[in-house]
Amino acid sequence: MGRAPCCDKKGLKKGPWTPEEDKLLVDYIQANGHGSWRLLPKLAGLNRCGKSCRLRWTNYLRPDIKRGPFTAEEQKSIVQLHGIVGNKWSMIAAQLPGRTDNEIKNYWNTHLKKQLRRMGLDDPPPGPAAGCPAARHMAQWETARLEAEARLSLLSSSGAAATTTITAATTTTSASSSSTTAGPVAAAATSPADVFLRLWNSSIGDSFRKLAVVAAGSSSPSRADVTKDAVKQEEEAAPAGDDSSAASNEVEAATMAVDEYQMFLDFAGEELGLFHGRYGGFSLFPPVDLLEASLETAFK
DNA sequence: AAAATCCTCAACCGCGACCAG
DNA sequence: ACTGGTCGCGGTTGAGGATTT
Repeated sequence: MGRAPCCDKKGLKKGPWTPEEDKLLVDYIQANGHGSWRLLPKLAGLNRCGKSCRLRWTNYLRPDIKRGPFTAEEQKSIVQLHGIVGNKWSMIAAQLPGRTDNEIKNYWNTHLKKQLRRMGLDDPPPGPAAGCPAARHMAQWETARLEAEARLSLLSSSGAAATTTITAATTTTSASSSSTTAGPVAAAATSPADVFLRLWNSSIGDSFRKLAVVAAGSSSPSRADVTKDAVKQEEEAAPAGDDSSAASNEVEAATMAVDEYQMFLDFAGEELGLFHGRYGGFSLFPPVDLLEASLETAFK
């Protein structure tokens, strides 16, 4: 009959929390931090198991929790992120400040799932690897956009003209898609490109890279891994405030970016069937030669 | 007005990951 | 390398409020 309980539940209270219990928990954590959840109930004078205390704190009592209904932007973000990472509620919650994984999970199961079903996306599967073409297509679009925008973010500090060219191209195309915003995350950042760089470096980006490895079906370093390393190198190659080598680094970074851009297009086109053909065929980005020409202009 | 049904969401459960010894 | 303890995550449940019959 399953595994033994996580803790000795003899005599421990279960079910809804009372205001008194909430106060005990909040007072204790605010004064001492939560420390060991296992020991916390005894120290705080609560007749609950540590797990229950942790859940109550993280899902309800934490001071930074945002209350109230989900905004349209939040809804859109959840749908988009779910398409990318699937039921990884904690990852999705990490991109929605003030929202808990439990809240998002509940909202998905009670609202968004139904909405998408009504829209003809019948019970959308987690992640882009399976399911109906429409949902998969949307998810692939988002993963592609994340990576592309991360690159543009890196370029933005070194080549404004090139960035503008590419951004214009991507936004023009995205006008035909419903997924054009980064949600509340974007509002908190200095520029949209920064948002995507942060996303790319977060668990979301990591999830995409893992997915890409699976899609490539190879034990050798995948293109996604190669580009990840290259992004790291780009970041290390251009430390903040280093003006003396900035110019050469900019050119080098831009050259690398063009190579990666080509790699990405190759990968997306060959491995995922994105952009051209498999799911209807459309072009997200300008041809690479056009990008190179833009970069040359920018650095002359 | 009462019963039945539906819906929401806080809370629980079990599993896997991680870490220290 | 192994083991036990702890934590975090995702799936599921069920109480209670809302809506319908």
